[in-house]
Amino acid sequence: MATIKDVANKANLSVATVSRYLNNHPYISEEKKKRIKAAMKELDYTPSSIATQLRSKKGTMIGILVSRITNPFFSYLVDAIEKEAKKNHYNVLIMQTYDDKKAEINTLELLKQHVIAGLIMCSVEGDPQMIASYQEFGPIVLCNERVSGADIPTVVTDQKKAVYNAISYLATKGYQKIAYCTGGTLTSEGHGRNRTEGFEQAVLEKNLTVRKNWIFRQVHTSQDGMKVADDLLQLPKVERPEAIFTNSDEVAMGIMEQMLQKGFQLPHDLAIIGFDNQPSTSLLRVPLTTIAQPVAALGMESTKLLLAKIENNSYEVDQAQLKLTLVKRKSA
Amino acid sequence: MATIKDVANKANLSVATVSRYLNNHPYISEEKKKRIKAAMKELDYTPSSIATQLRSKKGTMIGILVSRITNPFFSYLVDAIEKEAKKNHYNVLIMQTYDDKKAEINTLELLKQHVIAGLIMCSVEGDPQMIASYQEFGPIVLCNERVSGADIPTVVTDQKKAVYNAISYLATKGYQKIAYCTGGTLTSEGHGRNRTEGFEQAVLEKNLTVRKNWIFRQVHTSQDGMKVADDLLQLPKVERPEAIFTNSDEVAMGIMEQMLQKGFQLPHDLAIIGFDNQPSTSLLRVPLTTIAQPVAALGMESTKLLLAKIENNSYEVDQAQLKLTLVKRKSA
DNA sequence: GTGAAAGCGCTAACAT
DNA sequence: ATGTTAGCGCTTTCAC
Repeated sequence: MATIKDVANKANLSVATVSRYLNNHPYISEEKKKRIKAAMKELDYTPSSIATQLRSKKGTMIGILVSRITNPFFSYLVDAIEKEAKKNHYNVLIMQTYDDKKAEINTLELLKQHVIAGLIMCSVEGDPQMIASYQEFGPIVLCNERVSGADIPTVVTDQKKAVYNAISYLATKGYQKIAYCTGGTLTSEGHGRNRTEGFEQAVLEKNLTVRKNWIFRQVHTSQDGMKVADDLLQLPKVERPEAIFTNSDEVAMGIMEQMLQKGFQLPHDLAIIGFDNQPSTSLLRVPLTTIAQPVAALGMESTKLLLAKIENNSYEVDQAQLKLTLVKRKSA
Repeated sequence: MATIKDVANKANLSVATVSRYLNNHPYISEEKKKRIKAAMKELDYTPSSIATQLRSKKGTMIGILVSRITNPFFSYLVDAIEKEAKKNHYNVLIMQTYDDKKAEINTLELLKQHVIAGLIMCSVEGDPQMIASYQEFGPIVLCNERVSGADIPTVVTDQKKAVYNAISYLATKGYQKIAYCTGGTLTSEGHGRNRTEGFEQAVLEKNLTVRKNWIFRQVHTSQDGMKVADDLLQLPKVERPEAIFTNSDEVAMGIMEQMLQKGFQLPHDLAIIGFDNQPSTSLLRVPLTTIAQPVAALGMESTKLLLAKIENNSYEVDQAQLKLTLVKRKSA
């Protein structure tokens, strides 16, 4: 591999001049520019990003942390982030936590190790304080996650309002008995909590009925959804809800599959609302009513914010882009 | 940020000893190990990955190139690769081409710039020779892609056989008139070509009927699929095929959606076979018969092969893991 | 405008 | 077993 030194030799110039050329410094005579360009072409020279970073202390890579990339919400997020990052000449390092705190810490350590110049966290497991402390090593932006008790820049939507609207919609449609699924524990932080607040508010205002055994916690996968359906069907007919709000399309699809399997009619026997508007939810046997998140905007705004921080600029997140919408289809 | 020098000073040792400790060299007295460990903890020291890489010439990051991460096939691939890479203490840089040659070259350049130590290409656009030439800067592995005219390590499945089996299955079921979708141009290289060979072989052997206007090229999205359905429905009833083989579930879903929309019965009016076995294809209004690819194994084997090359070991790909299977459901 | 030279943080001979 | 030293490829004063 050719180095800057080789280029300098071939062009009969000092490495300093070549370096200046590389960084388009002003005041290099046109004639030498040509010589440098020629030498570079001839040697097929490319600067070593590693060396540049060591010397200049400027990274060229940002990290993105998700729980699992196979979740379409996250893959669309990564897509948006990668596009915006590339546009600004940053590369993207991807890390998955699989809900494991250790993996999250490993990712934060990459900041300390100068592997990444900044980090977008689309998933948060650990203690906010501890996460915040890593900002010493590079900017961190929380994307679609919020924490309390620590000061970390955040890009979020109003999930409380969205769920409130969804539940109100159910009420309008005449559904009175509502079941609820959450990925969290119901009391924990994060968007789980926000959604639950929206749910509770709607239940109160619209005078809806909820029972303890209509509340499901820690459900994430379609497997979990099928389990939820089973649990519901265990109940005597009169004690079953008329509708269920789920925290993800996957869960909704699991419930739906199980119900249809057992011969029930949807939404007649159970109305279902999903969350995410994943591709193909429109193609299900019973097209799914679901809440669409502004994924592309979330990714884009997060990236813009992070890059601004890396480059010591300020950036105001455009909240207008960050609206959730209820996509009304057959299932509710 | 503390450096190795700071640690050495604090521990009253030379940087060399500390460096040895970092690389668990043999023969360091236990007593000094303690001192070093203590100093590191006190200073909250983490080695700079950048400096290590510059000096040791050993990268710690591999690149993975896909056309679009939002395609579930690729996100599952990335998932598998990330897991296997992490297990071996490599990080994963992700790049999307969006079918753009330029983006592919940019990715290859990362190899030259020492940003990545190796590259897994799950998508190939450019000239094989040109791609192969980048192997000078680091190993490249083709995952689920094959090229001719250049020598690049490859991890692939037998797509020809899988398609042959799928078409034969259609024949067995009594379908005689078969339409065909490909993402390529029909004559181009890659798995498109292999699948087409399987298709052609089955058509010949089983004496099936194919017409020119039942062949669709360059179809990729569900949008394209809907267009295919429209084209088919333009045809007089007697000139329509009884079944269609598609190159992806997305295309299959597009066709399905459009057909159902227009009031047709599936598979009665048209049998459909997809490709990929994407999650949720089992949950469609008409559950999709499709070919499942061994995604996890593809990712894992590719990664093992690449890492072996990076570390100058040899690795024999386990072909037994790389079998395609026809998942039989309702649509065909 | 251009060059000489000092390092960025680390590793790896070569000594001892 | 441990220290000394010379760089890895690049950027950036400081001279001229």
